[in-house]
Amino acid sequence: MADHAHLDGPALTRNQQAVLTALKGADKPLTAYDVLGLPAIRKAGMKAPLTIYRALDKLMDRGLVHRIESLNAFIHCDHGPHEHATGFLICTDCGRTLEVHLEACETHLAGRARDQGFAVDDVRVEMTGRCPDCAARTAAP
Amino acid sequence: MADHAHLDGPALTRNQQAVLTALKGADKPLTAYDVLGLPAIRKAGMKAPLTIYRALDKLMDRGLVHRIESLNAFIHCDHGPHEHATGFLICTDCGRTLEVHLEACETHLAGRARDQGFAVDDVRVEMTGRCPDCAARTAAP
DNA sequence: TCCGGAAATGTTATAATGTAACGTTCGTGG
DNA sequence: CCACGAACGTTACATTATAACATTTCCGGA
Repeated sequence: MADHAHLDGPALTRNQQAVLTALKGADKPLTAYDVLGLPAIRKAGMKAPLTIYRALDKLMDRGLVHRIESLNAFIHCDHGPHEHATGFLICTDCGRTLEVHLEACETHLAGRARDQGFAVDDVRVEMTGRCPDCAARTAAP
Repeated sequence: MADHAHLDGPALTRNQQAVLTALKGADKPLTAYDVLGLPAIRKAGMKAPLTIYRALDKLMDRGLVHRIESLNAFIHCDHGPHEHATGFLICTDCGRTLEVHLEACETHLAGRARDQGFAVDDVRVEMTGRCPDCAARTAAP
């Protein structure tokens, strides 16, 4: 039994594994075409956009990858499967993106929705700004 | 002096006014190409995507229009200019989208960001689910 | 009034992102 | 073995967004 702590479906396919590895190796979210352009991906024999999108869809189904809507990009999720909503902190300088958990806030957000009679399925939060490194760099030139 | 309560820049141009009116008249968010396809827009002489995007950009600068990232679509903002973050409730059945204000929650969200050393510029929240009408329809068939 | 510059617009082409359709391959259980 | 479903390959195409550059409009000051 290998290192697939939170995988409960069948094993990842070769394409899925290749895409997941690519996202793990990146220091910021990658678009599908970014992934497609990676040497490791071409070596794995993947050469059409659809191949990438299919792998990404499966990985998202399992919660191993998240989509950042405002970037049209994808990021590896290094947390386990989460019940509560997650948010993303996107640095507009360097592009690096952090995932944050929103246990308490989700209750508040969903509460606001229910006030309107809305049955919420999914909550997405994306925040832009500057990461610690970039904030420091611009603050002290 | 006309009905431009919360406009503090120059008056809207003809194109901007046409696009804003189109979004006001829609019952759900419209993509740029949805707008481009509207008879009223063609009558106004707008016929290229760029024309629409330019008007949308200006309207967003003024806070009169919001972009819904997960739909690649745009919605009229009928609230005044807001300091606090806003969220959107997107019905996956009918597509109608409501705007909600997030005064209290923004503090919490931004707090989470600051915990990570992040300087937040903007907070975007999008929630999918079913609106009151569609929830009722599916609950009681 | 008239000029000059900034902002907005028009026009064409193209980039970037995402899917449809259809046939083939692969793995697995009967 | 073979039948079935999931994944994959391939081509073409749809949708969303922007680049580049010429032209027009608007408005303030000489």
